[in-house]
Amino acid sequence: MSTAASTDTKEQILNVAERLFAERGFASTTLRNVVSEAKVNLAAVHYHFGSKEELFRAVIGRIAQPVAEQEIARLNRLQQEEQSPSLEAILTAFLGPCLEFLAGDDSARMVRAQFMGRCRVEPEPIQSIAAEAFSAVERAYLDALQRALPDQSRSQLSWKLDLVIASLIRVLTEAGKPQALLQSSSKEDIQYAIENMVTFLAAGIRA
Amino acid sequence: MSTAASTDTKEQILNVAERLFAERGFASTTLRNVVSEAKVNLAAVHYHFGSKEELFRAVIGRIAQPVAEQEIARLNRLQQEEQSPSLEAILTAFLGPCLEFLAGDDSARMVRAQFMGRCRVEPEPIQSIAAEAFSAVERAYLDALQRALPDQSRSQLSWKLDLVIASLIRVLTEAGKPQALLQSSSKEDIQYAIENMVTFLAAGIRA
DNA sequence: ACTCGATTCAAACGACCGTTTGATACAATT
DNA sequence: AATTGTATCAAACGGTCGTTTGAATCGAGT
Repeated sequence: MSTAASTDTKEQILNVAERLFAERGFASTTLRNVVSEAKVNLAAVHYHFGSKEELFRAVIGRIAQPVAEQEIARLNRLQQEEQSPSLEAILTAFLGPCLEFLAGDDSARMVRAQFMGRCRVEPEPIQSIAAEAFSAVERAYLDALQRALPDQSRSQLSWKLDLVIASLIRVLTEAGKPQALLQSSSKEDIQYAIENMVTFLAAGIRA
Repeated sequence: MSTAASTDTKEQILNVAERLFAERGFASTTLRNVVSEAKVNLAAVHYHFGSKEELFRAVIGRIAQPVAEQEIARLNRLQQEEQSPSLEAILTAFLGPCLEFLAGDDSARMVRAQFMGRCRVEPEPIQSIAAEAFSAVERAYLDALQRALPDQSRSQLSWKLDLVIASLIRVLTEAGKPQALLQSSSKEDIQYAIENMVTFLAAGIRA
């Protein structure tokens, strides 16, 4: 087996699909669009992935898994270091991996940001597929918020975390557009966006 | 001309299309789905609206126009009443019409909320069609924010208003789901949601 | 009774969809 | 040299899409 050509084809499909899903959404992206831009045969998609939906699962899995793992790792590290981590530290641990994952300035990174935002607002069943990758993380952070702010009810913190996620989605989907908070995938821009979001959201959560 | 039957058909199509667009998005909603649930003939859509895209324009126009008008009216009234309206008053004027438009407890109202959220996150060209209806309003409110907070830069206020919109979209799309901020379209629930959002967002904007 | 415009209807149009097929090319193993 | 498993290819499958057509239906005005 000469996995060289095979992985080339697979990654070409994944890269193009990621971009087209981000731009047009799942339903409006056709496999013929993907294979045309990826310069591979139409049947290659089903050979390597099985179906259009499993292709989407592969695209999101490639991105979400390392992000989710790092979000959990950072939260655990935070809770080991100090008894009661600050709200700002929790928010930074939550937003950081998502945005720092984009670091690097090739144009593919902005596409990646838009894809991550897009897949959270897709109609069912796509949204549920994306939610699988993050639901455990969100529950862990909701627990952390509860410990950091014990005088707020859980239902309050629940919709507040929801607004945090909404802001993250918006920053990701709007990334790169004029006036957007996240202008490029340079380390400086990412750090600037994180700091501003944390300040904004921490104040809102405390209010 | 007996406009009775004709407007019945038109409104049936609009009502069903609004719900299906909200649930499945534009691309995944087929005209055959619409006419099947609306119990009208397939050709009626093109006879009354011309195309699928113009049907979407009609659905969004029916909702967005009165909301946008009232948002502008409230802002004008606010600026007449007092020299420098508070940040909270501006936010309430912005969020209020969108949410109070849902008042009433028939199930169609939750669908309406979800549609308004959905059409803001659709891929192009649908998103641009929806944006047309609101871009003027958003510019007016950005100006109002600038006057209320003259020590913040315009680009800062721009992305902060963007997070306000992101939160609104999220509250609308998640409306009715368990743990969501907006649980029903009763006046009490709507008022509760507005007050919480204003408190959260005002604190974030000031931070 | 007849006409005429507005509306509804069943049927079809061509295009495109996701998926499948079977042949083909190629490298590694026997 | 023959075989085997992996990967690619052109072509086609049945189905569904948005849109169009032309005939049928209906109510109002003459």
